Amino acid sequence: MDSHPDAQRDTGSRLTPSPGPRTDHRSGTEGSEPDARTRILNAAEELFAHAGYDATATAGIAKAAGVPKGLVFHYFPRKIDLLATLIGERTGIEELREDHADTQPGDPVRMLSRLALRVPLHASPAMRTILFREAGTHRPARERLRHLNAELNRRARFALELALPGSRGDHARLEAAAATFTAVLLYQESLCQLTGQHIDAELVANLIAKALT
Amino acid sequence: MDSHPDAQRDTGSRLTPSPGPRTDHRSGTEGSEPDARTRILNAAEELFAHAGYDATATAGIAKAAGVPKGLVFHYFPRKIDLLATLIGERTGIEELREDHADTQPGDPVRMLSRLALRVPLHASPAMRTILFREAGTHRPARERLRHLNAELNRRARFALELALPGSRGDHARLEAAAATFTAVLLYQESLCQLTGQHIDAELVANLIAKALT
Amino acid sequence: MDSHPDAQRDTGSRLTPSPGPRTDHRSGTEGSEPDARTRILNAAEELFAHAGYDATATAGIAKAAGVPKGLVFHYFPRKIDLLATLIGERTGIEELREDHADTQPGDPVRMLSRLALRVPLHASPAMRTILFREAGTHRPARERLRHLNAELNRRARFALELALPGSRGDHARLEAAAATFTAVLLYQESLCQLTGQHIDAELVANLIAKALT
Amino acid sequence: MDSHPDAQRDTGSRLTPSPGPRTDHRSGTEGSEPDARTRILNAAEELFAHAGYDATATAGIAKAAGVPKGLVFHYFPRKIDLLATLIGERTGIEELREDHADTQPGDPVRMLSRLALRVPLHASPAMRTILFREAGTHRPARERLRHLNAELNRRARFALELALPGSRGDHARLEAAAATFTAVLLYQESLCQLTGQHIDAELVANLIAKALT
DNA sequence: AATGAATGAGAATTCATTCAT
DNA sequence: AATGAATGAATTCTCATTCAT
Repeated sequence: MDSHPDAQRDTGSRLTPSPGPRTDHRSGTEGSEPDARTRILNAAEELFAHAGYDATATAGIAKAAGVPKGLVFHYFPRKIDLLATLIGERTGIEELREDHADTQPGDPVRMLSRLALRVPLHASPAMRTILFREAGTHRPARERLRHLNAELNRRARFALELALPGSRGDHARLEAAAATFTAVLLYQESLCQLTGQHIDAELVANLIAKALT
Repeated sequence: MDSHPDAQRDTGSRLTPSPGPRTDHRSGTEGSEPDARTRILNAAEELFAHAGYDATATAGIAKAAGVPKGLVFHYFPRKIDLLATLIGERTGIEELREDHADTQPGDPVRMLSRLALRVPLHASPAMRTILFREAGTHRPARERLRHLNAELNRRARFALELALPGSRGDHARLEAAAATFTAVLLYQESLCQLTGQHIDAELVANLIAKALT
Repeated sequence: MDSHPDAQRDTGSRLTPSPGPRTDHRSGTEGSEPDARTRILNAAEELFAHAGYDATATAGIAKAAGVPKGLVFHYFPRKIDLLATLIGERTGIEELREDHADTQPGDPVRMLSRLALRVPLHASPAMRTILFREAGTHRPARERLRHLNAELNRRARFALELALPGSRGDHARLEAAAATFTAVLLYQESLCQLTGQHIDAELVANLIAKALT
Repeated sequence: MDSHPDAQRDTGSRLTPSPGPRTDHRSGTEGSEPDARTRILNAAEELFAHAGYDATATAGIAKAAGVPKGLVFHYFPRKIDLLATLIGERTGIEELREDHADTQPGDPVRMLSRLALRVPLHASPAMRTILFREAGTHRPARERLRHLNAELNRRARFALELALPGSRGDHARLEAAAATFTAVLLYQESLCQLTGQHIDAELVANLIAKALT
């Protein structure tokens, strides 16, 4: 009836990983050419990451994707839908599961390290760049980032709380420690990209754990 | 043939605080209307911060500044000059002076705290937003940010080194600690703006000092 | 090579009522859903009447009709065919029959009144709106309107001539009277729609008859 | 401060003749080339009249006016502003003055004739075409037309009332007579254009007056 | 017959920038 | 220095139409 495949004009917040159809971004099954829609998203991802959303022309996206200009509109009636779709489909945030079977009470370092190694954000470096850059001006990006921050923070706090049951030190310190670790995880990449400054999350985990013990 | 007031076509990097003529941004000395050039910069600052450089039209800046469109180009022949000038004039970075008269060996917490209280970046919140957002795509912003990061890092490391002369723990840990504190200082504001997450730098200073002792 | 159902590429003038297949517009015989072609025409009729032919997108018609976009082109290869078909099928003009059995010599008022009550145009209000609006720019509509005007005029003149055999007054006056009555009948609806002005055709019939007697 | 010369985004209803600056449409004083804005309006008037508002491209207007495309936007930020401005500036409706010095009680024919000769609409044939065509879909045109109809009607009624003080016949008949005459005046031109049918307003005035006496 | 992806010409609008005054 | 008309390239978006399935 209505033809627009995507066009979920609700640019709003669809922040759950959206277990929808196309989880296999970047391709049609294996090595073959991905379909047009995927190619468009791939191109948009790359160009947005490189020059920013506003400085990227849809014509450029079409060209990079190897499709006619009109097809971009066919799938994404408004340019902003491209951004919204990228964020909706390519920045999956892994929620904290309730079964903490792998909990290691007393070993905060290991828990933080594990968090550092597996930041619960399923997104390419390009998507991360986009997420951070556009968060300042685009609602969907901001909400996604907010969500991610909350999740990271919850996990860091959880790790520290479990690890330090005695609540040594007041609550505020634990909060600050969790927030710090979260910030490091969040901005590590961005910082490195922008300033060349590298941070070893492993070591930071160590420091923070030590500070609280 | 050309004698534009600004027009330092060298969009390049003029990263020193440039204690030149107009240090009194928002000028006009007291409460009166600032001059046209200043009003234009003020407007640009606000609009760039709000919507980003690319999404801001020069016509919009002129309107917000209450000046005719042509005047913007009179002062800033190219749009990018606006950004360059803002960064050049309104993101002064205070270099580390060599006289460490106020050094307090043995009291890292206090030194870090002081750093946190007086981040050596003389810039309005709007300018910081601009600096971070445009760093990804605009050279001058990136270099400025890089410089700021370096300065913060140097100070943090300096504080920690002075404070912990015995070099307790290896160099890498100290590096990580300094980088972490730097990151917190750098992104604190941005983080709060984007996610609402607040970090208490005092407490972080405390934690980090404790971790290293 | 081609066998489109309609596609009478002769956008030209098929101005006879075309007692062809589908006289039962809005068909489906009774209350059930009309077939796709009819739904498309219904949608086109409504949208053309509301926003005008040029401002109506075929995609919008498809959507309003609840059919896929491609189907519209299946039935009506070119957009203009929609308009031509509507005019051809939905603006039947009832020709003056030659048997004037119901003639009432001497009673012009009654004859004009009857004409007013049964304007020989079988068309919905929407179709009339379309007919008038597009007559200015689309040949088929113009010819249809011209035809309708001619028919109305012929009837009015006929009524007045029959009624006033003595040709009281010159021919020009009778012409003017007929034309006036025709104009009132033609534009009555349009006038009301555009300006809210209502005209009572009965009374006009009366006036005109009186003026000529 | 704001640059757009026109741009009275209030597409709304500015239905008074707007005794503003440019009453001398079509030119800069005498025979010389009119200024750009006027040329654009002239071109728009002609093209809108010929093909309709929707079917006319702004690029075509620019070309016909001999100005670059961008200049059209400079004066009329949105295409609809062209239509609104044309209607606002080029369809002056002459209000009925209160001094009826020239009143001729007892001579309805002459008063109606005079009305026919000097329809109180200062508009070119092209503007009239536009006014009627777009009234169905564009508010400003509709309101203008409504206004014109009201004015014409008021005058016709006034003429008939003054002329026939005895109120011979009931009020409804007089209403119908006025409305009929109004309709003839209004649509005369349109009718002729669309169907070739010509109406002699003089004769109609005669008929109507006679009918009421 | 039915469907919706694909296509590309062109529409309106945007906007940085130039320039005469 | 100040102004706003002028310019035209580029951008987003629209849409009729085609076509493979």
